[in-house]
Amino acid sequence: MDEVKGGRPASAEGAGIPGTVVFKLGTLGTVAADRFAAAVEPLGVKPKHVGLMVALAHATSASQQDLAARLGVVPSLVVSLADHLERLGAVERVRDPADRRRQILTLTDEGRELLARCTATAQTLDRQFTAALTPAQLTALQQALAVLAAEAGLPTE
Amino acid sequence: MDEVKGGRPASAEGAGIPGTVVFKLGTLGTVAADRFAAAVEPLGVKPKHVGLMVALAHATSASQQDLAARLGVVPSLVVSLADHLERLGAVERVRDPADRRRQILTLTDEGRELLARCTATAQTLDRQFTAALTPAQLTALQQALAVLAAEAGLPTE
DNA sequence: CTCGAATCATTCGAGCCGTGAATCATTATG
DNA sequence: CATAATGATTCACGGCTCGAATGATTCGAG
Repeated sequence: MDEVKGGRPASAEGAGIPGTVVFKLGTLGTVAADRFAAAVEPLGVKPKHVGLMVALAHATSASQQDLAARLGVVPSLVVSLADHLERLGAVERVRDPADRRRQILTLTDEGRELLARCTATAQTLDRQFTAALTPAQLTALQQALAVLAAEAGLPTE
Repeated sequence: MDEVKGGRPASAEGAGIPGTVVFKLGTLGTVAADRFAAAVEPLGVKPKHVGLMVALAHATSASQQDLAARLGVVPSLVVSLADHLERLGAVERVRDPADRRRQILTLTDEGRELLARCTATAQTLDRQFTAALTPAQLTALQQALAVLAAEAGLPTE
């Protein structure tokens, strides 16, 4: 592999598409997403479900509409996600007393436990995924990803 | 909240799933992939097509079977990708004289030009995507991604 | 107070992608 | 020469996501 130490980054020359950050990030991100999906699949959920639970975890109450906006998907998709999680007993739907059109989704205890298991799984996966990086590289990577995530308008965790 | 029972809580990671590298990498990678797709879409191709052209660019001749393995997809998908690129005049199919079952795919001049335009588009996108990073951060990011890509068994380029 | 417009959740049909099995041509094997 | 193996191709299927209708509820104007 090319050791890019010391040299100038991103040159507009022979590198071509495989040399761009978007490309590497895209392909590697796909790999990461696939592995994550494979890791949580035995738990009966898919990445989108996990995303929903995460969103619920630190927003104690949220309408499905809000969640749809937060996850960047259409509200109708939230319905099926919530359906599945409700079938698992991970979330509950409660009508908002103040506005009875709204369904307030809340994590149940079971849901919190499920999320905890997903978290443990993800962290285990994370450790082996980043095992080849030096601590300094890992820190630098996280920092760079945070910057890009903020720039891309992603939920700043 | 984050009660990871059984296992010891990893060093400074109270962040949970959104704090893992796989998660950030996955979501950010999806964004990157989407933007890349949107960027090359006006050129009439999709990321997989670009991937195929890239693979062809520095392997002047390759059977579709080889390409399928290289791209990590099933051979039947290569057929449709090649069909589309052939319709655009970007690739040519030639029967291997040595083994007439094989279709040798080659980039045409038009294909090279198309790939060049895709490359330019990608690099422009890349610059604006990484604009928020300092040069040092960018270098560190590329280095870390290279390590992870190699570890993940991706085409080391 | 009432009627019409707007909002939220839900259902349902449609489209796109990628896969896996079956098919045809060609080549290797014995 | 016959039979198995390989490469390319086609095609029908399933999964995922979106968008348009539907029903319930609330808001706002008069």
